[in-house]
Amino acid sequence: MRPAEELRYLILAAQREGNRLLAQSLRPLGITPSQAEVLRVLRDGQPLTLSGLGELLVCESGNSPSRLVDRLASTGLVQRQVPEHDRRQVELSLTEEGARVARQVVEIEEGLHGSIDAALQEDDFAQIRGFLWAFVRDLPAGQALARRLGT
Amino acid sequence: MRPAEELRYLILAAQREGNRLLAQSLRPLGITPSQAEVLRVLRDGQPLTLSGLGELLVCESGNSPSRLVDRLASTGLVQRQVPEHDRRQVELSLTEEGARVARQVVEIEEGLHGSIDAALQEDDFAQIRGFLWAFVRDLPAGQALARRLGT
DNA sequence: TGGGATTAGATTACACGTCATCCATGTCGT
DNA sequence: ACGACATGGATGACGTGTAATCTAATCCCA
Repeated sequence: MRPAEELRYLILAAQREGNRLLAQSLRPLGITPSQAEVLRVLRDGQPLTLSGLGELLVCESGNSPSRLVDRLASTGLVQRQVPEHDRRQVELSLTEEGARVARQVVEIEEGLHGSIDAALQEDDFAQIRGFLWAFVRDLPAGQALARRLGT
Repeated sequence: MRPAEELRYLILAAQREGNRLLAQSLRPLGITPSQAEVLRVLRDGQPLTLSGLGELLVCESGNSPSRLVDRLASTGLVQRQVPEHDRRQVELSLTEEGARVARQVVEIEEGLHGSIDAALQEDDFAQIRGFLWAFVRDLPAGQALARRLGT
């Protein structure tokens, strides 16, 4: 199998398994990894409009994350508010409960990242990072991530 | 953002965008990336039972890919046959049309891999590969990939 | 000021991915 | 031979991911 193909499947496998692990850790909170990303983004950038949020999400890149937010709103973690000045928009913010859950998300991710960091050599990181950024830089999901880092 | 977190999102972004690109290239064939993986696996290992197939798939790791195969069967790319000796099993094989599409899949992937390979330094690959394998080796998706390589 | 773009979201449709559960079929021990 | 157990798949439920279409609110400019 040529390198590119092996890499493609390795990235697929890593993403799937990472997501599965995170999903398990998050299950006690009753939220999914995607929902956790929303809480995290909202936590350090409140308030955001729906499309503003969309521009910062790596998951659900591109389209407006209405549905994702729907569920968070229906479980009372996120509030929507239509601003006076433009009734097309929706302003999103965490509820008190949402903020509480977001803090727990941070803790859980802390744990996960700790174990990844441990397995990660210093110079491995530089190269992996370089390669992945080169691939992703000009694509929506990469730009979302770049915006997150830039803030 | 700590390295582990950046890496996590980079892998997510790379997987998403890679999948999106592949999906676009495959659209003319009327199949999705997951379906393409099934055709590929079947192509070099016919016939396979459903669970045998499942053990070789990186996508859909773990559970039996009944539904994935359902769609391929309903579009006439894959045949199911219940063997005499054990009527619980289902033996899968490509139809003629399926084999034809599988060949086209190989060509399309060829193109994609070419452009990835071009962007990939020799020693980058070794390190990225090492890191991802370390993460994935003991998890279902990684083992599926290992089985694919081993054959 | 009126009317055609543009914009922000919502909605629909389809295919995954995941987990849990169910059912038919085989297997095996006694 | 029979009954517990194991195995191979199918199915249901839920939440994404993606693209396409729809609607209402706002902009803009002639």
